[in-house]
Amino acid sequence: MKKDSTLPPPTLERLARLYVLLGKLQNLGLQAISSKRLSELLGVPDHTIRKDLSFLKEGQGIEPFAEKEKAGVGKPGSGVGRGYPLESLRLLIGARLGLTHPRTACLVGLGNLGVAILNRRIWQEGVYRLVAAFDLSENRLELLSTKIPLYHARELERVVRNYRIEIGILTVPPEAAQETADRLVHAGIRGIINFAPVVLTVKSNRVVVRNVSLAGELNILSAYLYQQEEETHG
Amino acid sequence: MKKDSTLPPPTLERLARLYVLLGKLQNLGLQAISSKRLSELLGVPDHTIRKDLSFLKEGQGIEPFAEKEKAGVGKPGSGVGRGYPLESLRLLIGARLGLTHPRTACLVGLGNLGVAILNRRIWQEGVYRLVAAFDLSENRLELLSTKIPLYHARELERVVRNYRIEIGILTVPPEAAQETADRLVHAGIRGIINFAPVVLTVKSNRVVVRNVSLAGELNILSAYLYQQEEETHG
DNA sequence: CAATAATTGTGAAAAATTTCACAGTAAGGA
DNA sequence: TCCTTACTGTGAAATTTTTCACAATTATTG
Ligand SMILES: NC(=O)c1ccc[n+]([C@@H]2O[C@H](COP(=O)([O-])OP(=O)(O)OC[C@H]3O[C@@H](n4cnc5c(N)ncnc54)[C@H](O)[C@@H]3O)[C@@H](O)[C@H]2O)c1
Ligand SMILES: NC(=O)c1ccc[n+]([C@@H]2O[C@H](COP(=O)([O-])OP(=O)(O)OC[C@H]3O[C@@H](n4cnc5c(N)ncnc54)[C@H](O)[C@@H]3O)[C@@H](O)[C@H]2O)c1
Repeated sequence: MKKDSTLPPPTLERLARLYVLLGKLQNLGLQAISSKRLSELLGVPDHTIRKDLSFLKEGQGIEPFAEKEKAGVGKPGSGVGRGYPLESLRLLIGARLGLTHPRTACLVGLGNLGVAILNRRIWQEGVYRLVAAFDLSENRLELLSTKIPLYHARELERVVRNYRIEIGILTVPPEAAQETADRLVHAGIRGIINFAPVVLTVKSNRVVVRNVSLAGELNILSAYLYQQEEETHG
Repeated sequence: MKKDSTLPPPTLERLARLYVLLGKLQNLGLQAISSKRLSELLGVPDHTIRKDLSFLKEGQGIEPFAEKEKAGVGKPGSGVGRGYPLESLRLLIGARLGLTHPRTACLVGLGNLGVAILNRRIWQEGVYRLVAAFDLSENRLELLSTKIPLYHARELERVVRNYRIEIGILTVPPEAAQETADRLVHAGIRGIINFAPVVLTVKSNRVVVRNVSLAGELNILSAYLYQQEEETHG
């Protein structure tokens, strides 16, 4: 009963980002692209990209479809139109990562960061549906003009349950982050993207948490810079 | 001439985040903590944490200090005060990652997101010095009240060079991101944290780029949720 | 003071991931 | 038609990273 549908985490994360890139390249009018070019754009070696892409083939059909197994994802050979066809590659990745049916999301905390996220174009693209945004301040709620439905934070549980919201984006002050996360989890959220500089404790191992930490990024960046410095000066 | 100062990237990134967590625990008044507890807080297995921490010992002193090599980073045994002493552990990690001397940073783009970052408490803590923030809009610059020095974007190169700014945080609209990155690199920046939904092309392999991508995070989260769903339903 | 309990540190084994190297493929000339 | 060129796809090797298992350590309890 071994589920072979799970991708290696590094592959999953690279594909998720590749998916974003492919969308942008399509908007540029491109038709196909080589692993070499993707490698330059993504900063990932080309053979790693090809290997990642090789995971897409596995569960493509239903089962032992037998005949003409050969069809790869990309087109070998030189000249135009060779490489990976943008559209079908994007479709395949989307299917493999479950990015085909839209997910519902909500945003909690409409301060500067929250509003920045509210304004993102991504909500107009149809893949992610921002169906609610919450804040504690009535004032704030009245001032904002947006098509996204706004609610007072006291409505959180009710709205999350009602709309079966899957993903919560947390942009509240650090003091309020843990409590808000608890409420989201309690209301049945399935994933949280946490922007607050706090280490969330989420008991349920069903809930996926991703942290976006400026301090973390700064430290990682600094550490890489430091290693560079060490190499150079000795 | 093998440089053994480079940490495995996963270890480096975990230590960088652990460093942030340790600061918070210290503020809570804690003195020491076990790898087991850290494991719960960080979502990383305890043996991985111990292994990561074991890298700290290597270059601790100057060189072959010989005598009493034994001293580990943490204190074994049960009872209070056992585990890793917060303060010294944090110091050690800081030293190993080069987080001891302050780094200079600048922020480009003072829209909603930029202002959110401008307001972060991290700039008051002394480890990172936000020495300049830029925007194109004179109006915007006049309206903002902050202790951080604000400049018009045309001053970018001059200011970055003058203050030898090491890290640039990019919060401009997507259309302006590549150009701004080019200017930062040209002015001698060493690292970029890019918040714009754009794939930056940076020729110099000296410059470290970290992308913070909401779309990427959403896709990764969705893909994990999808894998969960597959497991469950079969 | 001896036994207990909780904890670190680490070499070695296992597992995961990346890299390699090259056979196979097809477009676009020559 | 036959090279040449620029690709993909992949099994196997190499490398990296994680996991394991347990000896060593020490506060605390009985
Ligand atoms: N990770 C990053 O890159 C990053 C960048 C900037 C800011 N941040 C963090 O994001 C958070 C928001 O930053 P900001 O500048 O927008 O802050 P802000 O103070 O401007 O906004 C916070 C908003 O949350 C609302 N709020 C407070 N408690 C609430 C609750 N319990 N429920 C719902 N809403 C509540 C407030 O009314 C306010 O509108 C902070 O925690 C900040 O540290 C993270
Ligand atoms: N990664 C994330 O999590 C995340 C979240 C929210 C927003 N974003 C992105 O961050 C960026 C900023 O978002 P925002 O809501 O603050 O946008 P915004 O439009 O409110 O602000 C952009 C600011 O940049 C300034 N600007 C424009 N061109 C510039 C230039 N060449 N040099 C200097 N300044 C310039 C504008 O005057 C404006 O003040 C956008 O690209 C947005 O997509 C990312």
